[in-house]
Amino acid sequence: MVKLLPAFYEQKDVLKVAKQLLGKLLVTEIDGIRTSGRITETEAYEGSTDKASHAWNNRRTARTEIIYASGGVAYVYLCYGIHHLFNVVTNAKDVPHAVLVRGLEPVEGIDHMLARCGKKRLDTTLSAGPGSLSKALGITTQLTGESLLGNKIWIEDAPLVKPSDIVAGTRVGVAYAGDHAYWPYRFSIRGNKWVSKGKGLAATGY
DNA sequence: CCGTCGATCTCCT
DNA sequence: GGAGATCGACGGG
Repeated sequence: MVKLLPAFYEQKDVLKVAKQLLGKLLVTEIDGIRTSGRITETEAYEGSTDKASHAWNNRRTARTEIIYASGGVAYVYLCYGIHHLFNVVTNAKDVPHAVLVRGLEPVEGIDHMLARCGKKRLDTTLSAGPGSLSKALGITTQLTGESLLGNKIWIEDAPLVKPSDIVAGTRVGVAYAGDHAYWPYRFSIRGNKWVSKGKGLAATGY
């Protein structure tokens, strides 16, 4: 019921925010339709010092400019020309940190979510995976730059997931980032079936 | 169950 | 021109 506030999003430690977002309720209200789900999986992107981040080396483009905003806005971008991926912008203005939401357990408006995805049965393909959950919640690039304190998309508070129930791993699909691809910046709720099937890189002995 | 492939936008070379 | 923070369809085992 209570929306997360700027103080939450403006925290300096993006890893902490990524872990604290687990269990929270991501809500959209698009064209009068409210849909929501519990966040089950996140990935932290640590801005200018993270080769996997779109803002690596302080790179700025029209698309990524919004990552440099103060925490508490949406960064939605088109991946592979098809999928809309939703990120939470964090930290202070000009510190381009963000958290990618990769998995969601459906809570409200499940019939509407199924309709948006052209599905008849509820299963994990509805919202386990960053592209899938965006489609289910009606999130598109039109929402990029949208405040998370507004009335289109926001996140509601919920109890923290216990550290012992959080699984850390490597991020998915970022092999191009070299050694940074091995950073344990992916977090999920232990044993939750609404976590994406994507596999990070195997840990190495380095 | 698994591997392959196409979709087709943004950014980089 | 090529690759990417992905997904679903399709074919083979």
